[in-house]
Amino acid sequence: MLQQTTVGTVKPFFQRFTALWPAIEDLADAPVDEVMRAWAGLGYYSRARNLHAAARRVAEDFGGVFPAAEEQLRTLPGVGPYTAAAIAAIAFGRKATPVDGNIERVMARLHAVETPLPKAKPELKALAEGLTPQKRAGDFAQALMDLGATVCTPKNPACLSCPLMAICEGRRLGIAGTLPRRAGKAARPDRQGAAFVLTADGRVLLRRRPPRGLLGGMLEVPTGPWAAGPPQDPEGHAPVAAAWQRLPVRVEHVFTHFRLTLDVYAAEAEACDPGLGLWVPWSEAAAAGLPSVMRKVLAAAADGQGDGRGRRAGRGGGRRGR
DNA sequence: GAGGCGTGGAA
DNA sequence: TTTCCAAGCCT
Repeated sequence: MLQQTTVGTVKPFFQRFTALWPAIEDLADAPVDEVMRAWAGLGYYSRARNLHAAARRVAEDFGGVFPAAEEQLRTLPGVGPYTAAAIAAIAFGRKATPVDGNIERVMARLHAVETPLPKAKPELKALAEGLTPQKRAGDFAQALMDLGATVCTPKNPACLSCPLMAICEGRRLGIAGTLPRRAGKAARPDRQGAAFVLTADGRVLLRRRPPRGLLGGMLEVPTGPWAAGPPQDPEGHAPVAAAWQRLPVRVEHVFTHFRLTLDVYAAEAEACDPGLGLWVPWSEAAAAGLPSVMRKVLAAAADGQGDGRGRRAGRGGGRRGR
């Protein structure tokens, strides 16, 4: 869960997960759709599928006993170099050196490494390995990560509070705050599309997305293609022909590699045709487990229905947690 | 090796 | 508002 995700964001998800599935066998026995539902809103959904698959592998191939060696941990789906080392060191007290973004930053500054990431990764890892003590490697790693998260921060590092100030090459050279250097990132393009909120008998039509790719395996409100420029023939991509009404709201959402703007169309069907997908009562849509972008669509539809009355003002449209 | 893959908080 | 980026992994 913590892969590319902050502790504050993860915390409630972690607590729900461990309450639902306290033991590895519980998670292994759970239907994958329920795991995806509990993950909804956390992002990077392949992690959920991988976590579930990893639980099954531990239950079946390792007799329910979690492996402790990095090499074996690496064979679990979703477990890469960082996670394998973190589990070995933190959970099992092995000598291992997990290197996350924090530790990369601390190492780059401490040793004034000016090589840009990701090329500098091997060097930064070697530097961290050289500092790893024989005992309590897990505590050492967590100490470095906490130092990076609270003192040696990406911007405006608090060097005056840093226990390593006296030996930090980056600080001595006056470049600590500019490290690590990074290769330039591609700009985030804009995409647009149309979402179709079809209701019938107090229910809303949802579909499950294909297991891989963007929002893989998650529920969605039906949408047309997401492409550059305004949607072409939006109603031609609607799940059914109907009296689609474009709502005076627009949903905006930022993904890892593009920015999305959705027009929202609404229509009322006469009956819940099961051939179209899942018909979920409005009151249960939140609990059904929707990615954030799809929750925004439903919130916008709920806002936009009310004849232009209601909260929302101007661009950006309705927004509401839940 | 480079790009796909969510979301939210902070500056 | 925009940018950065977080306990990365997979293809």
